Amino acid sequence: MSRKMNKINEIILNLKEKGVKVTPQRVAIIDFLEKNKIHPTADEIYENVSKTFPSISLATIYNTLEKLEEIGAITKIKISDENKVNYEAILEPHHHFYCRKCKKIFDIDIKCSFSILKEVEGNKIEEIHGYFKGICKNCL
Amino acid sequence: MSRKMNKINEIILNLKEKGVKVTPQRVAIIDFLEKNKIHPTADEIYENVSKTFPSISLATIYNTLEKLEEIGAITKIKISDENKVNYEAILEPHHHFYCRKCKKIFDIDIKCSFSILKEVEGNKIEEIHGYFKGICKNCL
DNA sequence: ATTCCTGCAAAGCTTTTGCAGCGCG
DNA sequence: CGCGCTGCAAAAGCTTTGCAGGAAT
Repeated sequence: MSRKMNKINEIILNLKEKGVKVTPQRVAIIDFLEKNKIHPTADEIYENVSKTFPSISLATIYNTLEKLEEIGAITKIKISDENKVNYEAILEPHHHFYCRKCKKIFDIDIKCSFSILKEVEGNKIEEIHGYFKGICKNCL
Repeated sequence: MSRKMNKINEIILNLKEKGVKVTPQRVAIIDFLEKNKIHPTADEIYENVSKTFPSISLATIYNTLEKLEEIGAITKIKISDENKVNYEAILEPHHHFYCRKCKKIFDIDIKCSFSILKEVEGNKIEEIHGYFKGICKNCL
């Protein structure tokens, strides 16, 4: 069994533990997020999951994404120039690169010097978010 | 003449140079942003500038904010939990702290180890954005 | 005269909410 | 049976666009 399967099963187990029902639609959404690391928007998820679930509703997508975020299985990314929210299933802290030309989001594997901080100027830190904006290597 | 006045005049001069007309409404918006470092939303700017310009339209606020962003006088901040865009007139690179309780945004004066980077993993960096999320000292 | 700006209204988009029906335990 | 989920439709909320009138050069 691959690590990917383990990851998906982990999320499903987590859902069950939290008393959130595991429906086929939800599994399809989790599956899509895990297998396509493209930081999709709710609408992109909808378009794709619709292929296997033609009757699925956008409301169900949002509903599921909300549950998944609540249990900490996914993260919202708000860096797009267009007022859109992107989602990802990667939990390990990391940075992003946003290309203002192709509008794509890339994961950046770089060590942040702030990651050890627990507080800053008296404020309690729970999350650290960082991203670079510019032109990606494909667009250069 | 204070530094604040100089800053506002700088922006106005910049507008003129770029061929963007300097109207009383626009000056009022710039003035508000410069004198109230509260990272307001478009609507908050509207509410406040309305006090001096009762007839101003929200469309004019957005129009002006767009021009100001184009000439690089202001920056959009997209870190709010509520899908809102905040604005600030501070240009020097810095970080933010977002309190998930009071929803306020604070400026954080901290040195980022990435600020010297010009590229990362082959991608050309133009901007670096970082913020912390948690509970601010006032809410603790 | 031309060009740009204002302000009103309408439209656009993403996201949220309400609700009837369904399914699983 | 009860509870939660789905999906449709409508609503909500922020932002953008179209357009007529107006100001400035």
